[in-house]
Amino acid sequence: MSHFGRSGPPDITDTYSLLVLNITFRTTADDLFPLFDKYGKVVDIFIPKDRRTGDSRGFAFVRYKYADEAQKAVDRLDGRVVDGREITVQFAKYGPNAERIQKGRIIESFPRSRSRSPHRRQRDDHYRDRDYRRRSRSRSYDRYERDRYRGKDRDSRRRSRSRSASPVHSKGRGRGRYDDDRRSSSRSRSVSPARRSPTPQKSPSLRKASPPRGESADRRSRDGRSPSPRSVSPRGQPADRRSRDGRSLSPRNGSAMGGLQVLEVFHREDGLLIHGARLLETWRLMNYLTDGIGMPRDLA
DNA sequence: GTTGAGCGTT
Repeated sequence: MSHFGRSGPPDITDTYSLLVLNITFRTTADDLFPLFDKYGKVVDIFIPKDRRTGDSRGFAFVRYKYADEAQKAVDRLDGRVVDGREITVQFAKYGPNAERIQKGRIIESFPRSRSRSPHRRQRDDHYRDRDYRRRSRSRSYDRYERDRYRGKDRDSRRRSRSRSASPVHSKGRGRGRYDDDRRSSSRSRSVSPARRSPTPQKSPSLRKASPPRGESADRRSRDGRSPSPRSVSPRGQPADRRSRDGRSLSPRNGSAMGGLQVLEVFHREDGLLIHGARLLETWRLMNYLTDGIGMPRDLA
């Protein structure tokens, strides 16, 4: 919403957009207008709001009709203290639809697909990010996180405040109500890297679910009917894990162990221990019923 | 009641 009663994005043609950063969360378009209007014809002022709470996100877009006036505003107002905060005024670089703009003018439609990975997400995903993941640690922290690798300066800045950005401490002060959103969305991304420790350890509970040692693996798998690892999970890491288990395995029972490994991966990657255990039992039951192998005492 | 890097509304 603009300051001028319009709704929705106003005519972005022939206007020059300034991005005004660091304004107070209480600063409104009405506060900004007199300041900026001093330097030219302000066509529109837009302060992005948090969609849920309606709070200001702490920055604004001021649209000028003429480029030279916009430039003058940048010169005069950049660094100026407004409401006790030193604001930053610069020409906007990206339009409402992610167009690349220069000096407030749109010059390009999809800049991000230009020099980045081809599957760079686009606007729909941007919206999803914003609504569900944003404003957790601090309002607009990690929106577009993965779309913003472009600038080194951005990276360093992000690092420097990563202490407060750590998802683990949702810390008492504020924004607790968004923790659920944050967790649910960040889990899918962050769990597997976190689990990927240099020395992966099986959880004891899963060990418990493993078949007894006395019964050799090759017997269990001799029919070759053991579940295909690849059909269950793409992430099997057969070789090293096999040796780490300390079990000597022939190529044939390797596939059987593959089944076991996949179950473990399930457990480790997704935390589905109970599922893994059940799958394991099912798998053993199947072997028992078809070949008479396996230990029924375990199933009783 | 808080917050603080950033680029966009119906």
